[in-house]
Amino acid sequence: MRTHYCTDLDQNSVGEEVTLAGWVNSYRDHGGVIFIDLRDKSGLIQLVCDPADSTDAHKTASTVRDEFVLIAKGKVRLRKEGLENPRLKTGKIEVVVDSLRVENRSDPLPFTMGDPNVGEDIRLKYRYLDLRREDMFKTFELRSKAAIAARNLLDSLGFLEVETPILTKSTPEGARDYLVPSRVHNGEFYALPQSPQLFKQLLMIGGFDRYFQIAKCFRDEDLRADRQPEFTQIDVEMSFCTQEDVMGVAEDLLKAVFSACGHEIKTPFKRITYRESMEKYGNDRPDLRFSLELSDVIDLFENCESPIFAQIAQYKKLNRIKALKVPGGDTLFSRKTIKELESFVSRFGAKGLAYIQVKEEGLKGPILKFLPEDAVETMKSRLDLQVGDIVFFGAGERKIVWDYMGRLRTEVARRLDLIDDNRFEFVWVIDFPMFELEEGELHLKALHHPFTMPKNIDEDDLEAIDSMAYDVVLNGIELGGGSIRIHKLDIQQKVFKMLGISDEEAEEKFGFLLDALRFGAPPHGGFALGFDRLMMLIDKKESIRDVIAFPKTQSATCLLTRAPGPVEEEQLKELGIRIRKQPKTDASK
RNA sequence: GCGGUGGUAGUUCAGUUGGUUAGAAUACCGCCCUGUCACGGCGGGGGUCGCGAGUUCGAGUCUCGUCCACCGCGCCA
Repeated sequence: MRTHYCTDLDQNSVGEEVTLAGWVNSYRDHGGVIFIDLRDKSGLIQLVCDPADSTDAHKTASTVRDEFVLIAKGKVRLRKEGLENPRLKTGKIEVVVDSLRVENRSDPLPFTMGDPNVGEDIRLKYRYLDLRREDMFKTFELRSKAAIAARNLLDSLGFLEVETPILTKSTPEGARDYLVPSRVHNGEFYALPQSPQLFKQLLMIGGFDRYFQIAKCFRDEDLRADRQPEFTQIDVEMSFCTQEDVMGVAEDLLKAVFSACGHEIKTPFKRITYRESMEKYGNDRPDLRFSLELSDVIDLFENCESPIFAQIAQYKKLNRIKALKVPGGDTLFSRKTIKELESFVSRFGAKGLAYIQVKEEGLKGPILKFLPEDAVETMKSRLDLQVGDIVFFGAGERKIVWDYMGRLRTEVARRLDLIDDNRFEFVWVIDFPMFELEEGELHLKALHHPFTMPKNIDEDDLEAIDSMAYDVVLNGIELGGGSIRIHKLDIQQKVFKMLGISDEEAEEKFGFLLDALRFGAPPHGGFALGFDRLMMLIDKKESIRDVIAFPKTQSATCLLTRAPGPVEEEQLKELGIRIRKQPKTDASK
């Protein structure tokens, strides 16, 4: 239909007879001559419809409105001096139309395309219009390039792309499953995969040696700016490999993807153990674009005269007293700001937020009077306190302290504008504990997943058992992770037992895996990267929805298709399903 | 499930202490205009103030409930 895309044309095309196809970006009708900015995926060019050149084309042009679909034939002409538009890539030329066809009309638009203030809900309802924007096209062009780069890199390393089932059995990633009722087996359900975890392990047992997939995954949990119920991950698994081998492949992969998106990144990435990350940054996904490390000061409170702090300092294993020094913070933070920070951490379980200001005349703060002189001196040197600094303290149960002090660290950095948005700071978090003690002692939970290889399974202290698991973190966001898997039956059985999974339950849920481990399973391991999050970070978008063509709202609906929706009674009958509660009325929709 | 923010014309917004017929820009319709590029000029149409109760002589404005969207918590890699 077309001979060129709009921005294929330039001064060298002058005199050429061309056919262009696209949408009316805008039109300017002067009564005589009519100008139309024609848009296709490449960009804009100005069409000129002059009655002197073609009365028919001019007549047609006068009926044109925004977003009409046009096919225009004409000759490329250099614009006269003074008539160029430097804001257009094709601003030095224009196309004199001799034949114009309105291929399709358009109703007036429900919103102004390109207006950055238009609400996201209306853009999602008419997503196909939103996608016509240049910025959107660029985003998905980038996403496509990244996916292709990933495929090419993995292909070059001998990985085989294999598809795994969408209708499957629940794999226990810990999240809620999306269920699909079975018609053939009334009362039974498929689950959509939370990840292809067990299938990729079976592919290794199947001897494929190296597998990858750009896989859709499903988790029925509440949404966030960086979380959708269905998302895409680059899923990789390999056999006869060490943890180092796997991490090396992940780094090569990220390097290739970033390179395809125009960013050169350095490998290998930094590494930090899980425990060090928790102690220094308060979480297992540290943002290393800024420092502001947390310091341990629990020992300084041992002889503290405040009963609360002293008591906390008694139990060093489960309690923490952490200090966050903000250089220059005393001069930068007003009393109001400090109040706001206190209220900020209280949302995450902090009972208060003690602080010490470093003034010219010495330290100032209510907790000082409880501390022995030598403890204060030690603190000064340990934290290297300078005049103008402020130090915040978090004290209590370690999980809570880590959490709110880690969040405080990020919040402080945000407020002080310490975060360089143009940096990509990768870090591997390694040596995850195998188990997490839940609510007291009895209930062990797998921190990664129950197929992760423990390092020291015979250790008596269950909390001291490490796993061969690793997460890759970018700018404080978990991009992905992986592990070396258990390939020996006895270890897998032991881990299930430790997690409180009975033989019967293990057999029912993972019998096929246990079976497979009996038949010469090779050592293997792998990783998965959240592809949407990755693209969000590379493309510097605020929300994962911006890099997904048809995303869901926070309440997991699709404003475009209005999914989920009711189904015919007949469909339910076939599935053997009866709805107990009436669905809520949709009068508001 | 919880906390916060928002919802007024197709869209983006304004709307004072509760007080006359709810405004602007843009889009839309009509007329005019041969060098604009966010073209311009004149005129016009367009509102269940998210929805439902309540308080009041009177509600866009106050109260309660509810729905939708977004941000976060819980949940979830």
